[in-house]
Parts: sequence; C-alpha cells; structure tokens
Amino acid sequence: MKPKKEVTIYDIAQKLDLSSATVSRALQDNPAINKNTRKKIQDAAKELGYRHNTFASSLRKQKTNTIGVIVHELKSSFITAVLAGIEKVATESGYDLIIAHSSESFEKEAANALNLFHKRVDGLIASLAFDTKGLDHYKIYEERGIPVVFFDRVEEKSDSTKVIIDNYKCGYQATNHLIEQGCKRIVLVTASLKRNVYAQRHKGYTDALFDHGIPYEKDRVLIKDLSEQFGREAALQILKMKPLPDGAFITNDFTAAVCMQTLKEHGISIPDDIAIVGFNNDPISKIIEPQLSTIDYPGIDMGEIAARNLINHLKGVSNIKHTNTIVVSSELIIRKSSMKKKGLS
Amino acid sequence: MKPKKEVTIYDIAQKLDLSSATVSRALQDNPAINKNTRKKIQDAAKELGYRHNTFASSLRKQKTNTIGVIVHELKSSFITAVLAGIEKVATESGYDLIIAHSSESFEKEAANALNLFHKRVDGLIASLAFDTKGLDHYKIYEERGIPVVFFDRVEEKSDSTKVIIDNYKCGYQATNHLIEQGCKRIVLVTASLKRNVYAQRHKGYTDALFDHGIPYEKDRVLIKDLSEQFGREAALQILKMKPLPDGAFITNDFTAAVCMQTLKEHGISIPDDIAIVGFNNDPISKIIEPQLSTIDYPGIDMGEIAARNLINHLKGVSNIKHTNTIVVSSELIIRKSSMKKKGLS
DNA sequence: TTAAAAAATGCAACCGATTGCAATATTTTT
DNA sequence: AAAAATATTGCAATCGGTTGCATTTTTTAA
Repeated sequence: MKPKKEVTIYDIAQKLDLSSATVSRALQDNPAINKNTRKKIQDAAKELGYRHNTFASSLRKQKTNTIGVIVHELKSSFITAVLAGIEKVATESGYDLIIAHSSESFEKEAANALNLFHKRVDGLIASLAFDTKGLDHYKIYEERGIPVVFFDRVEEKSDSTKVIIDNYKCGYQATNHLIEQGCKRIVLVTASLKRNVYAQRHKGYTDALFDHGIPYEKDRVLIKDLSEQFGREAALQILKMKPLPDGAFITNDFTAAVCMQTLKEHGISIPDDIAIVGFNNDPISKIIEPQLSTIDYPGIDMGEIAARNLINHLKGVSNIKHTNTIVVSSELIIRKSSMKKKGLS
Repeated sequence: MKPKKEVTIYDIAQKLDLSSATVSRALQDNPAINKNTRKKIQDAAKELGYRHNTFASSLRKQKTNTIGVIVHELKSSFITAVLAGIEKVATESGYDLIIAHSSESFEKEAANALNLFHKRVDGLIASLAFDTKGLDHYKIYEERGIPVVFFDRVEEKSDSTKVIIDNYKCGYQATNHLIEQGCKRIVLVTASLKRNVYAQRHKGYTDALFDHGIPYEKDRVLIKDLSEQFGREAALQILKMKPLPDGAFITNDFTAAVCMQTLKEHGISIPDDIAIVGFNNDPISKIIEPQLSTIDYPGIDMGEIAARNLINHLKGVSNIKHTNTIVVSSELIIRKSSMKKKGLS
C-alpha cells in the first residue's frame, strides 16, 4: 500500500471553502468561531484523517507541550512509581513526556540535559546521578527561563524547587529502631556521601548513635554503589569484622537482600545474629526471608507533586520560584528482619 | 535573570556575512561548504549559544529522527533490559526515543499508538498488552508507510516484523525438566492464552506432558494476570488440589516468588514437595529461597535487534518487509527450586 | 430604516531550517 | 591567457499552523 498523503488545515479549508485561519481556530476550539462552523470543521478533519502537525505548531507557538524527565536509573521500583505519578498528571494536563536515564553517570546526565534542552522541553523533572556535582548542566535551563524541578536526589544548596523525603529522619528512625532492638554495633551500608540522600541518612545514623551514647566507628560504615555485587562484598566485610556487628542499616533493599542472602549462606541468623533494615520498600523486601524491615516512601506521590508543581508553573497558575522544598512523608516498616525482641509485633 | 533570546541560523549568517543556506549546510557538515567556512560557522554557533531548532527542521524534512516505543509495563527487569538495548542502538544512530507504556491495557496501548503517531515518530517498536486483540490500532502506521517492529508480545498471524523467543520450546523445556525430575502432576500458572507468549508456553507444556504419556488435566492450569495477588491465589489453589501437585511451571518469576513464599508458609517444601520453574530470570529468582529455576532470555539483545532492524530500514540499508520473524535464543537455568534429584547438579 | 455594537471570518506575516537550482569564485587544463 | 571544470555560496520557495489586525457579516439598538 502506498503511503497516504498528509492532510493539512489547508485541505480542510479548501473543502469547506473557508480560510486556514478559521480552520486552525476551530480545531483549537476557539470560541470566536461559530459553533456550527466549528463542528463542521472538526467533522471534516476526522473524515479526512487530519493529524495535527506538532512541529508547525511548536515552531510557531514556541512551546512544545512536552516535559523532560531525567532519572538516574530505570530498574528501580521507586523510580517506576515516580514515573507513573508524573505520567498521570502530565497526561491529565495534556503534556507529553520524554524520559531519559543517566545510569548513574554524571556525563550521561549532562548529555541528557543538553539533549532535552535541544528538544525544547517546556520544563524538566530530574533526579541526580550518584556522582553529579553541581548543577551547571542545568544552567542553560535557567538562562532560558525553563523551569526545573528536582526530586529525591537533589542538590541541597541550590534554591531550585525540590521534592524530597526527610532522609535524615529516615536514617535516624532506622538506626534508632535497631538500637531499640538491642543492637550496639550497627553497620551502615550506603552509597557516596556526596549525594544528599546518602549524606542525610548517614547523618541520621550518626546522630541516633550519639543520642544513645553509642560510639561511631568509622570502620562500620561501608560505602560503595549499592549494586548486587556490593551487597555480596558488604556481607563478606561484615563477616570479617570483630566483634561481629549485631545490626545493619542498608540504604537499598536490593543490596540488602543480596547481603542478607550472603550472610545466611555463611551461617549468620537474621535477625538474631544481625538485625537488618533496608530502604525503599521494594517488592523484594517482602519476598526475602526473613522479610525485610525498610523505609517506605511514596514514589507515586512524589511524581505527582513534582509534575503538578511544574505544570502549574507552566500554566501560570502558580510560580515555582516561590516553592523551594516540598517534603513528602515516609515511614519505617518493621518486619521480621529486625525484630530481635519477639514479644513486640 | 531574564530569558536569553534564541539564536537562529540567520543570526549566525548575519554575523559572518553569509547566507542562511550556507550556515545550514555548514552545521550539517555538508562537504559542499568550504572547510574553513564550516569551521568558522560552527565556532560562531557555539559562541552565540545556538541550538538547533528541531521543529523547523522536522517540519521541513518531514522526519523527526525519533522512534516511538510502546511497552506493556515498565516494572519488569526484562522490559528495562529491552529498553536499554533499544536506547543503545538508537543513541548510536542519532535517534531519539519516546517511551510509552500501556500498563497492560488495550485502550492505553491504542491511545499511545495514536499519540506517537501524532508525534510523527519515524518508526515504532512495540510489545502488546495482555488483552490486545488485533492490530487495527497500528493500521495508521501501515497506511502512512511508517515501519513498526514488534517484540516479545506479538500477533503471530500478522506479517509484520517480530523479534521473539521460542516460547513453545521454553514451555516444553521447562515442563520436560520437571518431568525428568520425577514430577507427574504439574501445574501451569500463566496468563491469558490469547496472548501469543502464554499460548505457546502452554502448548509446550501440553506437548511435553503428552510426549511422556502424562495426561493433561485442565484443572491444573491456572490462568490470570501474573500479579503479586495472583501468586498468592495460585498457591492457595494448588494447596487445595488433591492429590497435591508435585511440580509447577509459573510463567513469571515474580509471581513464582510470591507463590513459593505462600506455599512455604503453608508448610510445603520446595522442591521436595513441589518443584518449581519460573520464567524471565528476574533478579528476584536468585534471591528467593530456594533459588528459582527459570528461563533466561536476552532482553538487551532483543532490544538491540529490534532497534537495529528498524533503523536500518529507516536509513534504507535494508527493507524490513523482507524480514518477518527473528527468533532470539533462550535457555533453561536450573537452580535449587526444581532439583528433586540431588545427585545432578 | 439606519447606525452602532457584536460576532464571525479572512489576510498575511510570522516561526527557523532545508534544498534544488542558479550564480559566482577558484582551479585546472590546454 | 582563455576555456573548461570544479568548488563555493546564495536565492527563494517550502514545510503547516498560529495570531494580530482588518474586514465582513449578523444582530441589536435607536
């Protein structure tokens, strides 16, 4: 079958003996056009198989109706939840999405930022990579007045809009919970402290220790990348520690799961020998045995909030510059992996 | 800071006292333009902060350099692997991606197809939702001569290009393996047989049974949606079966994991009471205890192949219409969950 | 019936890059 | 040194929709 010819507003105009301007307005439901004419035009458009030409429109309007999203990773239930939230709000408001991911690489993130800039997104929602330092690669957006909203992984110093959870509180709660369970030698397994989320969780961890008069031992803090590999490595390192730790706060459920598995393989009993708390409330946390205590935080809500704020700004309903930081609530979910005191449930 | 004004090729032309045509060609590295001039123009572009206007370009060229991708779900390690493969090839070839997902809904899939069509993607890569029936919603693509490549979830009858695995063989292998382990009453837990992948796996299952003279029992086939919820339900149904099954082929690792967990909670020992084989080689399959036997198939490769074929067609290197079906290899990975005969490893 | 107000439609100039063809400049050949 | 060939550059139309302003049509008021 040979390709059909594209139908333009001029074709519609010609067929109905009207001007292209009238057709254009009718298709946008402009009330200046007579109701009947409008209907006639819309019907004709459907009949002829007209499709709106986004480029011509974007070119003229200098708007794309598209929001760019940069995430640090796709393989994460948290991120997919955020994306679902963003998509929901964006779709409702008639915005399209272009999703890019940096695979935790600063370079890729910068390249994505530039690419989406060239694609002329109307706004951007982003979560930073592990090693992203500074926000210079988003400066072009600021210069052109394109709004950017960050979520989860953010640069705390900056005054751009951010949607986050209270990572300090989470870190404190998790550690505190382990202490309440009787743990005295608590390991922290986490990623680069240069990234706000890990730095905050670390601070919560140290403060909780301090408040209970437990000394902070530098050797009990393991820092790397939260990969599967690292989960195994962390377990092996824990096994080598003397005396053996009796608790671990691992800031990622998947890593925690692999770590637990390795510990179990070496005869460690969880939670009796070592109590464990993860982070994210990933589905895996309910599959692993014993089920993993973890921090739950609402990805969907964060996505919705980020998108809603951005879109309201774009529509002129509110100004994003007046909103600096939005903190979404999170909570500690206690499961078997950290329950040393059997009486409590 | 007030927004900068956009720089166009006219600005560059004016500054260098050249025509916009020359500038346009220089920026495309057209060899017709003198090397020095080209350099001068490219430098000036950088200096002025010029950014290519995709819309003007797409409008004129009638190409978008964008590939649309429709997947049935984002929360799947298989899908994210495919996306990674597609992205790799697309990026290498200078194509952009727009990713849409249908959440297993036919309506959403159709809406996405239409939306990407309006966005005028140059080509499409798609995987069908559970209940998608027919390919009418892709007809618009065919009419306009826009190439479409399907992967994994496809419509077998159609003669469009497809990248798949041999689901029949996988189903046969998995079932055969369970039989070899001594299983006689094997349950199949799967999704709607209307979808090719599940129909084929089912056929492999029945044929394997038949080849070993094991009667096919309709009641041993549980069909639903492969959700977490269904994993639990399936386990409860299995527990009610008399006599108790001694093997289960569950066509999704996550569902299998939840099912295993529930079975274990009810005192069933795996693999001794019931041997289990999953599907996908999801990371969870190595976390669950006992580790889950499963079918591994290369998402990345499938993504790369699909993208490569599509792009070659777009570039005129090859014609997609000459390629009907590409079958990618897959294999059974045997782990503890199905090893009844301890001697074998 | 005519003037004034309101509603509906049209004119034409954008938006910015691309490209076939013509024109000019530079090299090479004889 | 002139003619021929080749290399560079420019002209101007085009892609399709949008929108300020002008014009025409219809309705309402006087």
